[in-house]
Amino acid sequence: MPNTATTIRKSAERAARQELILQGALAVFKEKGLEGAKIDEIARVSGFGKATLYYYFTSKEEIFSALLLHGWLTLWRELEEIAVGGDSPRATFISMLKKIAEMVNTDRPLYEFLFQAPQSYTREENERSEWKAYQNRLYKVLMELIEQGIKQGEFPQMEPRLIMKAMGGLFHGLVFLGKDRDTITENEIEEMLGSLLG
Amino acid sequence: MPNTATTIRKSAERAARQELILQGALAVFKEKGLEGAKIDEIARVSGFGKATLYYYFTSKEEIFSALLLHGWLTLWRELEEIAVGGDSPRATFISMLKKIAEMVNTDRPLYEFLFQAPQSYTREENERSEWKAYQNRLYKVLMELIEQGIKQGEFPQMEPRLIMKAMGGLFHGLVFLGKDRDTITENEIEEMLGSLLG
DNA sequence: CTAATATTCGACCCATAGTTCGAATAATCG
DNA sequence: CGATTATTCGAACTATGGGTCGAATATTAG
Repeated sequence: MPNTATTIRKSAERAARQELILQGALAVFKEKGLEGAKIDEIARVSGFGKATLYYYFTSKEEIFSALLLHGWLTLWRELEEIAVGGDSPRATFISMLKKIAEMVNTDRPLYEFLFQAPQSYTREENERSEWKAYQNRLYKVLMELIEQGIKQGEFPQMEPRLIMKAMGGLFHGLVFLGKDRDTITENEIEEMLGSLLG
Repeated sequence: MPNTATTIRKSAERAARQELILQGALAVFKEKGLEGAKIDEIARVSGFGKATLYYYFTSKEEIFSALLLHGWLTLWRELEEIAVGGDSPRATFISMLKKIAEMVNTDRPLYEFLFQAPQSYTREENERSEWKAYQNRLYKVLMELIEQGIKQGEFPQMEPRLIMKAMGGLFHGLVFLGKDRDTITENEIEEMLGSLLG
């Protein structure tokens, strides 16, 4: 019969070790890209034996997914508050993007991975993976804000999807483009978005 | 002693076969991504035996580079005319982006590959590859147009690099973002760019 | 302490995929 | 027509890297 307190501690330790592995994995993914990341190197960087990784995760794919899920979940929790805050569509929309930029600045490698990896990897397999749900949820919320904003005259009278593309691209460019990873200020984002929205 | 006319024809045939291979390679790269593209499949799709590919190219890497060089070269030749046209910085800038969008609409798979592949693959090796030079040249020209435009009051008085990021992102979003690959009209691009530039 | 369980890990396994070989066929030359 | 050269290609080679095994060690239970 297992001791209860011990069980809890063990489970916490297990989670902590998974964290360490994910941390190492992120470093390698960031450095070498997705396919370029070798399990052996992830093991080396995280400080575990290769087989130990398979004691905590069932596959490389799972490590990848766990990383994305962790990131999207964290991001979503922050954004959810803003989304239900009850401000006007436009104000909410801008607040959300500013919040994302703020998050990016706190952990650039993670979010760079989050926003770049999917497109270079999105094959059928992870089409249904868990993290994708959060990504879709975010997309949907932003899209709805645009649609409502248009109705209320806060956004230009254009095809919502076009606005979404424009804003998404603009935001992505401001935050991620360029070799120089200088942190972008919230003011700059607001200014740019504002001028595009008229 | 080889016959001259025959030599010329043979060389043309050789080039034509290389074209066929590149065409097949593009189809596979587009479908399966870069690392997901297998030499065997490229061979099958282009209609040659696997070893024949190695008769025309020395490696998978070279096929990849040849494809990018071909694309960037084609694009650059079209853009060069506009760049030296002598219009005002802002007009030239917008014309160039519109031209790129026009090119994209004529061969979407190629340009999607051109604009997406590098970031998911850019490792040290192809940092110095030939196609990269054309990409850099384009970047440089656009950047100079922005700087000149700012001086002449045609662009907002902001950090040039920031404008570049914003415009690049916006453009990329309009042209490439979204599952729906509906062709974007030149008008829509001009309208968006215009509103961002004030 | 001893048995049972949890954790760790390097060595191995093996499927995949890039690359090369050698032979067969086609085209060109003299 | 031979002889030489160009082209084609499947089979074989090989390196890589994801995943597994079995033994060793640490931890917990009783």
